[in-house]
Amino acid sequence: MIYRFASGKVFNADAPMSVYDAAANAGIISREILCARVNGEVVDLTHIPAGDCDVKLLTFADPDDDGARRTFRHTASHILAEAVKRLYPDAKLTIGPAIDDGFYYDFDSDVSFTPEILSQIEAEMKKIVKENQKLERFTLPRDEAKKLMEEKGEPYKVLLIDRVPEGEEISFYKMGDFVDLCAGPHLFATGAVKALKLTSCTGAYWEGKSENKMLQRVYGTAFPSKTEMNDFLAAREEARKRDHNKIGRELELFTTVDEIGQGLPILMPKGARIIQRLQRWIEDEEEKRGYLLTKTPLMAKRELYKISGHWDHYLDGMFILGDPHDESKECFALRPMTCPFQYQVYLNKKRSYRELPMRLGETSTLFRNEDSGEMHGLIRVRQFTISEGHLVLRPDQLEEEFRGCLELAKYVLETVGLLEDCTFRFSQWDPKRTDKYEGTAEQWEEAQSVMKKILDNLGLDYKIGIDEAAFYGPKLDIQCKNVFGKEDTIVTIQIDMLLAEKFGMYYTDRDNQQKLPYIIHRTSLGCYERTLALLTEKYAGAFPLWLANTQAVIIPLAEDFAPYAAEVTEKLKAAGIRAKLDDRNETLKYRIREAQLEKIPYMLVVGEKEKTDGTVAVRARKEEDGGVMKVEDFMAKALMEIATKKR
RNA sequence: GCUACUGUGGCUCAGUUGGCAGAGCAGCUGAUUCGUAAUCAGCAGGUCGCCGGUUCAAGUCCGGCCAGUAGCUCCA
Repeated sequence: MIYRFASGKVFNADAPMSVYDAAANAGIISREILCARVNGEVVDLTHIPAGDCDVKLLTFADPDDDGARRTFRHTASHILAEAVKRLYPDAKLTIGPAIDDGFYYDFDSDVSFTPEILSQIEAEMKKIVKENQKLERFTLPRDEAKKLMEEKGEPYKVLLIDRVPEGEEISFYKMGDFVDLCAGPHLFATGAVKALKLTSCTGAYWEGKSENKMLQRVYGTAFPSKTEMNDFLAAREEARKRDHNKIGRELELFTTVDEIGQGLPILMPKGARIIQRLQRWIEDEEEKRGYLLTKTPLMAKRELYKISGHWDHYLDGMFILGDPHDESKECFALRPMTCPFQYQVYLNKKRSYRELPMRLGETSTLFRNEDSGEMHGLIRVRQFTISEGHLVLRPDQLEEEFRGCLELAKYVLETVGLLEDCTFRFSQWDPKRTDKYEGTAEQWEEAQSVMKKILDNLGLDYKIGIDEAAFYGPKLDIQCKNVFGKEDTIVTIQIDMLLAEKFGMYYTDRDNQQKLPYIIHRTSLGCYERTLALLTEKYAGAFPLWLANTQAVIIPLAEDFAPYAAEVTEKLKAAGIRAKLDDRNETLKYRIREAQLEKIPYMLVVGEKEKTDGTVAVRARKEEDGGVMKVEDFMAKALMEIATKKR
């Protein structure tokens, strides 16, 4: 039997043996190897392959393969489960997978796991590590498996077994006295988990369905060494210091007021200006690309949303003005989307194929009545403004226009610096949930296959998201993570083959036939509040020069130099640089410190020498000592940075 | 909406078993005129998120509401 190792080594065994034994015989085993990928599947080192196989030995540190990291943390989740069962035998086990940077386990327990209890559980886990329990895999026929879990009083595990088809074998892992239903794979023994920490306990629904019971989810992380874990925890702390919800308030970009309400942030002068700069830039950029700017109403009568389908699919998400169920009276709703409003521009008169593509853009404020637990700083709010747009197209224009939308989105994300943090998601419908989606299966298949073709032709690296589509069509979502690692959509480009018909948006084609166009719904820089939030986190509040509110502060060393400082300030302002004079009666150190904390890009100190030479002593917020420069030279440098939107 | 936690001057936080609300920073006033992240002194600032309850007495205990945080569910 042949074991072909990824390293190139080939081991020929007389009889089948475990991956571990084969690797040991081949002389390539080491302590770092935690599990293996056999013919692509991650398995225990004790796994005995059925026949000739390709074997990749996996280590925790492997940069290209997280198989070992996940296995390691999955074992940690079993250690957690064993610890919980030791301390709280009545807690019911459910599931406990590894996640990107750790693991969790969901329990059904009457005792709520407070921070103190978590540290007791953590201490128990460390004992289990010290005991170095072996993890032993065994399988049972389905019925016996079910019986075992019933005996152990684990109703959730019984439910899980019920889903396995009749006649299949079910695997378990035993460590000490603890047995858990589990597909594996796992480590050899618990001793390898040298560093672990429980990070939080929250609620989570059984099976992820909000109609089900809420369980207690314990999150943790684990590493092969304390050093690695401490580095990870420190890096995470560091990232959280950039939380826009904290520094955005400190820097006075925004605030919230109880009386105004949840999800309704106040943009303060500094935040409002940055958003205005982004909006002006986007509107100009879109105009260059043939977009027509519109301004449409922020609310409409119920009848409009009935046509669009929002009334049926989105009623809970809308702010309604009036009684939605009293048909005898007028009822309005604040708009949750721009689509049906912007379509009216197209519908204004009869359209010819010659007018297509028609690209409509709008800096559009929307209102969505999110559930109270959904809000987060500026990332998820109830009123927000997006760089909205709809493109009405002939079918033959779809691919090119889609590409144009994507190019625009990539260009603006690249310019602000977020593209490198983005991933692409092809959001599709779920054929099983027809209640959520409009249109027929044929229409969806067509829209999705067209989109797939376009994305593949563009060579875009994307993931597929099932049941992530809009109710009227599939989307390409550009996703960006916040400092907590939570992903949100920053830009979306959607293909809609349904709404044009609902609104009767025909055009007269070359052959004088009335035809239905395709519509692309898209944003170029998404929601401005969200974008500001992500930029704040990206730059820790130190925005690129072209976005910064104050671009340079001029600090005279003492009163005598204030007139010269004022003169420099006026020169910079005249050149279009946002300069501010700080001639307060404070020490230089103090004013420098304040400017640093305000993240002002340039601090220009002027004293006797500078006054005599017509120069400024430049301090950049990052490099600190920028040397002494002629005022004109500094202006030229700054203006160049602004013009090129340097990051 | 659900689970858990949190709410004390603008900000960061003290406040023991219920017993007269405290500090630092910021602010104001004065002095200091300074070479790259906090000069010194004085002053002022709080119905302890809101409403109700227990108590001789509530920042502290109990209930409801509001808001915030993380996660779940939902979503740009």
